[in-house]
Amino acid sequence: MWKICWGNGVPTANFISIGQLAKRTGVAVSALRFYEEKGLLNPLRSGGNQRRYLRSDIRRVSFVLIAQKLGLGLAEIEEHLAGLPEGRNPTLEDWRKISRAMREQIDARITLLNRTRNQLDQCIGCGCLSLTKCQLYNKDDKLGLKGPGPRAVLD
Amino acid sequence: MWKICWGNGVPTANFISIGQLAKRTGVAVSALRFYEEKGLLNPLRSGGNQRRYLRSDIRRVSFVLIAQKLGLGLAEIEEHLAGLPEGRNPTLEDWRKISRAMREQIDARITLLNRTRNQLDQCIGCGCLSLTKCQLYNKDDKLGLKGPGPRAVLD
DNA sequence: GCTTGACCTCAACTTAGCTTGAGGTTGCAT
DNA sequence: ATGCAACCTCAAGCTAAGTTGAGGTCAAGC
Repeated sequence: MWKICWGNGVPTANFISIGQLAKRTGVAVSALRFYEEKGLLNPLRSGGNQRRYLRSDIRRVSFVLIAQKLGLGLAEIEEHLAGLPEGRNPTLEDWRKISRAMREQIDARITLLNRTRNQLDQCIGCGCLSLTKCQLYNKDDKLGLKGPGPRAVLD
Repeated sequence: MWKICWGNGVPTANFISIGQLAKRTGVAVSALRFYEEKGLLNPLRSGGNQRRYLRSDIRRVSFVLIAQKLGLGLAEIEEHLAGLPEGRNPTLEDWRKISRAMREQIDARITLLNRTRNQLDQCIGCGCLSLTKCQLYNKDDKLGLKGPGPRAVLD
């Protein structure tokens, strides 16, 4: 049986339990376990099989929340997080890099939203709210139909 | 057994079948039945229990598609549509009214998205991506927790 | 009158993002 | 050494927005 205190003397205080992570992020314990299942978190385990998180995981979870707020799905978020180093705390530059990539996605989303709204204005204004004429229904603007299940919001 | 041709002589041609509505809107037949279940459509029935839609339901479905694209859920969309008259074709003014109301929701959404993105920029820039300091986590900005189930995107 | 495609209902399944509950274990304080 | 909260796993359930399939009916052309 081993405890979470490695040879190089990393103090136990650097690790936090799932309950503490939950308190600091406002995310439910069950959700944190769910995120792990989805590959968003990779905590270590204590001798008794309890999850032990790095302090930087608080930031990681924060990032997940922000990204969700911006409309990204967990799978997309995981792709972004994959750019971060495993095990060690990410540097500021690491974070900047992935947030730059994300910014582009967000900008595209905002642009699309703006455009759609403007078209709505036009269509309602001119009374053409019908499929045959309305610009809103150009094929390249349609929602992607990738198999069953719910469609992505704001695709 | 009666057919859909009322005493006042409304021509049958004014009504369309579910298959035709599906073709004109690009929405699957199963989805149209689902929308009905959710109260978004209220078709009449033929003598043989088949759905008969008003021509204006094409526009109604178009509106649903646009609103979805703008990030609204079916329940929200239904609330908007509740402002339309039952049975008769809505006028242009009817449509303008509800789309104005919707525009406000959309604008709010875009504003929130923009603000969140800008805060992300700041937070990443200054390295403060942590719950205690970061503006992104002011309480009034948090996702609402209304019971179980998935949280609304961009709430 | 018969066939065929479009339609009907109802139940079960899908994905995303979780929560809830049952039944059992850990870890820390006294 | 004991008690209790916090932890563990695994299974089932929830909502949204639909799809898929089984088993049966309707309507229209030949």
